[in-house]
Amino acid sequence: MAEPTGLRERKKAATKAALSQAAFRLAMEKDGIEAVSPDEIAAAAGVSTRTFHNYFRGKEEALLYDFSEMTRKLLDDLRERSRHQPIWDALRDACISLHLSDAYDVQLLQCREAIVRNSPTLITHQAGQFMELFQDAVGIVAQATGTEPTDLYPRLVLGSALISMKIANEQWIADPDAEPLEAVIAKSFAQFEAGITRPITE
Amino acid sequence: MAEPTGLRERKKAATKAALSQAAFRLAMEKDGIEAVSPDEIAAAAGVSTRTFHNYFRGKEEALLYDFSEMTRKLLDDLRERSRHQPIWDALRDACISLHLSDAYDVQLLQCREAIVRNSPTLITHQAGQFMELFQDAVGIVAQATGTEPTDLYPRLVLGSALISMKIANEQWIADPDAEPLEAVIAKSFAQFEAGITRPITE
DNA sequence: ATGAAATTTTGCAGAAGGCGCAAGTTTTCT
DNA sequence: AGAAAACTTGCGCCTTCTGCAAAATTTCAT
Repeated sequence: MAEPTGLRERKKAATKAALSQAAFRLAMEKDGIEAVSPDEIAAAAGVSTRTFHNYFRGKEEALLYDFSEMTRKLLDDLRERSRHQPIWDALRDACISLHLSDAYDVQLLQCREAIVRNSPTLITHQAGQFMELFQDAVGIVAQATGTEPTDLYPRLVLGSALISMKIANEQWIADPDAEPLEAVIAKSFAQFEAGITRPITE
Repeated sequence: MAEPTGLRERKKAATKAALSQAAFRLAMEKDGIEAVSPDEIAAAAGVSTRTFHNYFRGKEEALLYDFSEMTRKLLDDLRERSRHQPIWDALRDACISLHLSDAYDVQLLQCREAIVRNSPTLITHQAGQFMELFQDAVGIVAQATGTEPTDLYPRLVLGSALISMKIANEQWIADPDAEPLEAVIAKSFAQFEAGITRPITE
């Protein structure tokens, strides 16, 4: 967990974060990512346009960078948990352990959600990142259930878990005061355990 | 269901279909959509490049046009079924009623699947189309379950169904001779009914 | 059938995004 | 300190896509 990485790596990470944050801030100010250009983002982060394109393939990717960081953490955590926990619990607990509600300011998350919801291209890109996450995780789930990644079961399990996570997060962000995030995630996962055809009663 | 539409509309539909098919054929020949340009597609379909862009925002959309047609049919069917059937059954039966395995040649579907799988941008676009489908369908599911589109339950139900459909289709396409498509879909949906945490035994 | 109205197609010009390259700059390592 | 490695930048180029206005096609009323 220590990061005694060299100066170079820290600078790169800082630049990438600065670009991502600049993208977000500008999208917020201009009320939508469409109105923001790579040039602006680069300028706001204090680097050249060319450098922006060295880090991200486009403004969408820049704005969604934090998401891809989260999936990286999720995968690491899941890999570890899958060796000690039943896979379904591992999936749920890995989602919970992201502690989204602690790691980010609530208003920021709501803002981010609004920006993404309002942009078809952002929705699409984010969906694509979910597919990537699916591909990266299906091997873990298959291994944990003693099946192949090409089998039906592990993919249904993983699909359920990812949907569950996405919807629970959205739900909590929409109304953060109703329940703690962990409770929404737990409830969402519980719905899948009980069978989806009947709603579980509180 | 009759289509006494005027000549104009039929021509437009024909052009759109021709473009989509040209995109597919070229992607097949060149082994990937990346190697295909809008110019080529337009030329192959016998229209100008500009016209191509009147119909589709890009080659990805052109290639995935049949998918969007399918979702349109699915939505129509679902709307109808949701008035007479429990929503979960309606979702399952609407998927089955697409009769994907009859409507398209198996080898074609396998080819298509391979093309999409090999292209990150196609995967992303397809995922985006699923999100669109989700948005379009969530109202129907909410209404059918007496809930709001912002509630947890209808979105979990719909998410389950769409994941189920996608994975079942993939599974059948990967090995069409093992079982009929309808059986795979049914099994997939049944897994959700039984609760996802334990695999159902054949 | 005919001419006017509506719609579609097309070419052109140009904006915007993104990439390869090579030179310049910064960090690393000895 | 100085050479090697890695990063940044500017430049030119290519591809994709859009706005616009003219030309072609279809529709519709007479």
